[in-house]
Order: sequence, then C-alpha cells, then structure tokens
Amino acid sequence: MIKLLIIEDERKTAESLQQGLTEHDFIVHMALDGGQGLEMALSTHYDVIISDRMLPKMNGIEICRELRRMQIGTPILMLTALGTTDDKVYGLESGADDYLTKPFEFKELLARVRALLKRGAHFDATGRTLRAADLELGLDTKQVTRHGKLIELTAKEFGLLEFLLRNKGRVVSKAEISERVWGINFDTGTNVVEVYMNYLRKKVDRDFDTKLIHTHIGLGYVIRES
Amino acid sequence: MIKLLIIEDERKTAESLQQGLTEHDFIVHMALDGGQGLEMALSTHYDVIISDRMLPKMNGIEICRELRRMQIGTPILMLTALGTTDDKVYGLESGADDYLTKPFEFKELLARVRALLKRGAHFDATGRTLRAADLELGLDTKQVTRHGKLIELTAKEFGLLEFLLRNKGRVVSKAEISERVWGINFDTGTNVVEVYMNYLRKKVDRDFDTKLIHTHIGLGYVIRES
DNA sequence: CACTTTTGTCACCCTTTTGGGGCAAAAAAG
DNA sequence: CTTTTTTGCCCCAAAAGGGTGACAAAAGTG
Repeated sequence: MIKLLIIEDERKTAESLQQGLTEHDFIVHMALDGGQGLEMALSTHYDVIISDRMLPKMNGIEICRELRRMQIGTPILMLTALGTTDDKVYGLESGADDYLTKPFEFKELLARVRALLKRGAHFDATGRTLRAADLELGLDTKQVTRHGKLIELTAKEFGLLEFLLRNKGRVVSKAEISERVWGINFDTGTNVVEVYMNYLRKKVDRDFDTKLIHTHIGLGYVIRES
Repeated sequence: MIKLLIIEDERKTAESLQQGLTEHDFIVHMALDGGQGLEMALSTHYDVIISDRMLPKMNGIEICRELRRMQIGTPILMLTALGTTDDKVYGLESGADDYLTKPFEFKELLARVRALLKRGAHFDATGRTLRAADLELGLDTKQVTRHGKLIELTAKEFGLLEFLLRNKGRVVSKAEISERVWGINFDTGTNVVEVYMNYLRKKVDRDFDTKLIHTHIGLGYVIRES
C-alpha cells in the first residue's frame, strides 16, 4: 500500500492527478493549501509527497524546508508553472528531490514518482519485496518464497529474515539482531538468536544447494547471494 | 571526497561537465563509451553516475539495467537529447533516478546531482572499505580480498588487519596493538601479537610478491604499499 | 477450556578460534 | 665472530562460539 500526498490548490490539476494515481493503485491524500499540507505530512507517513510550488498559506519551498528541518525525509516532487533554471535549482536546493514543470504529461509524473519510490524502498518500511537470489520476502503479503516455492514462517522468523534481508551483504552482530528483532539488551545469556537462525536455515537453506545465510564466527550473520 | 562518474561520448559536453563539476570540488572520472563506463562503475564506488543515453558500445539504458542487476544502487542521472515523455518514462523505469534533457543549464544539473547525493548518502554499502594496494577490507561485509581473491579471516585476525589498515603507513607498536585489538595491558609475557601477525602474513602476504605487512624491529609493525 | 502453534531455555556436542610453550631463524649488539 | 635479543612459526590444549534436539512456558485458536 503506497501512500501519496498531493498538495495542490488548482482544483482541476488536483482532481486529475488524484484520479490518475488512484487508478494506478496508490492511496492518495489531498491537501488544498500549504498549511494543511504541512500538517498532514507531519502527522502521517507518506511514501512520496507531490506539492505545487505556489500555494495559499505556505508555498512549496517553505513546506520542503520545514519537513527537512523536522527530519522528515519523504521524497518530494515539486510541481510548478515557473520553468526557469534558477527556479528549478532553488527548488532542489530547498530539499525537493525532483522538479517537474507544468504542463507535463501524466505518464512522466507517474514515472518520476516511481523513481522516487524505488530509491526510498531500500529503507522505507513500505517497500514491496526484499530479494536475495531466488528468495523473495513480501513485506505486504508477509509471504516468503524460495525458487517460487512458498515457505511458511512464524512471526519471529519472518522478522529475523526481514532484518537480514534489509541488511543484505552487511554482517550483523547477534547484539544488533537481538536489539532490532527482539528489542532486548543482549546481556541475558540467551541463545535465541542462534536457535532462530537454526529454524530459518532449516526452512530457507536446508533444501537448496546455494546457501544464503552465512555465519562469521565471532562477528555475526549475513545474507549473501554469491 | 565525492566521486562522480560521467559516461559521455560527445567530447564537448564531457569536457565542460568535467570542468564544471571539478570546480565544485567533486572528483570526476570519465568514460567515453558504454562498455568502459560499465566496467568502471562495477569496479569502483561512485556516489553518483551521470550517463548519456546514447553511447557507443552500450547505451545508457543497458548500463542502468546491468548495474541494478548487479545490485549496485548508485544514483544514476541520465542525460539525453531525446525529449519525448515516453523516452523519459522508459529511462526512469529502467532504473535511472533522474532524467535531464539536453540542452540544459549547468546549474540545473548541479542541483539535480546534489539532490541525488542527499538521498544516496544513506546506503553506502560499498563505500565503507579500507584499502592498501590490491588489498581490500569491507567494514560492513567483513570480507577481505587481495587481488580480487577472497581471504577468510577469523574475528581477531580481522580486527588486527583493520587496525593496521586504519593506521596505514604509521608504525604501530606491539603495546599499542595489544591494547587496541586485544584490550590487554601488554605486560604479561605473551606473544599473541607476533603469533597473529604470523597468521595474517600467511593469509595476506604469503601468496603474493609485494608484501604489505612490514616489521620494524624493536618498534612495531606497519602496512605499507610501496 | 482443550488444543495447537509459537517462542524461548537448557543441555549437550562439535567446530573453530585462541593463545601459550618451545625452538629455530634473523637481527642487533658487543 | 660470538652473544644476546627479537621475531617467526610450529604444535597443541584450553576456551569460546555456535548448532541442534528436547522440552516447557506462553500465546493464539476454536
């Protein structure tokens, strides 16, 4: 479920954007002026924000700056009627991630939104699927497959695999894992991590030739596809 | 030090880009055709890649796809003379992060590169690497290679090599090493440091002509690439 | 409540890592 | 050249790290 926020005061543009994006399976929220837009962006998590540059109450540039000041990194696509290079430069420097000049074709906007989503997907909890070789983990569907075959995981196993996949290629220590997946301070002499790593391996690696979960003794674990 | 790769075959464009970007304190590498560009992008870590779309040997779209297939997430800014919306859409869908149509003003390109950098700064999985000659140590991957060949190290060996590499060119005493790597007060008549230095040499230097680990008798050890 | 599933602990075993002893080789000192 | 110190390097035993089955507690389900 990908959520977008559109901040736009021209009714006609706003409506056609909303319609077009809704048809492409995005969840679209609308704000009709800058103040409202900022408020919504601050209170809800969006995957991409599309904002007009000229707006009542607070303009697009100000919204940008304010969001970045509040440590909100949501990608912002700025729309504008102003097409000079200086305008674009100014917009990008104030924290926008892309800048599109009106008039534009809807499909270009769609492509740019998707490009912004792709970039954020690595970290954002809203990405669609995580992959490593022929292993796929659906963040939305909560389904895991290897070589097309469904693998049933429990909640903790899923959480552990998701954490490993999000850090694909990076060795993560047991302390880091228990901290991030279990939320515990790895001081209690527990060996849950090892036990679960064992469960995961049985389900994910055992029946396959190329192993994905690797141990680096004394350092931690890593998912690697080589 | 921010490194950019420019893949562009038109001499004039290439040179003016290089000059402009160098003036803004970027380190700029150039490739004049697609094949060369791909090779460079695969072997070196760049912060942003700027690629022309139409290139000899291999075009920009193909480079994009190939890099993404190889799990390289470096932000890509595509340049093109083709300005139709469909071209842009196609480019963005193949894995590019931004798309700029020629002719453009340099300052817009600069602003877009900066916008990409801001975002890409996050996942720098390939950047945290220590090097000495053809020896590479990945701080995240915990992998060590020499001349492209993987070397397996234990945790202590890794810690020792990391310490030496962090102090590349500086002679570190055995007391310093045991203090920083083992966390012990080098008073016990132990010879662990010598023993481990020996392990490291076996794995890192033995099979190669140019030795990297050098002993300064009575003073300590150092990694030197000369 | 009875039953199933999930979660986490324990105990045991196996593997790898670690670091010391001892000695030969190399370097420095006399 | 001989002696002393330092370093390199083999072997080996102890320790640490990690894998795994059994089992009990906890959570979820009808």
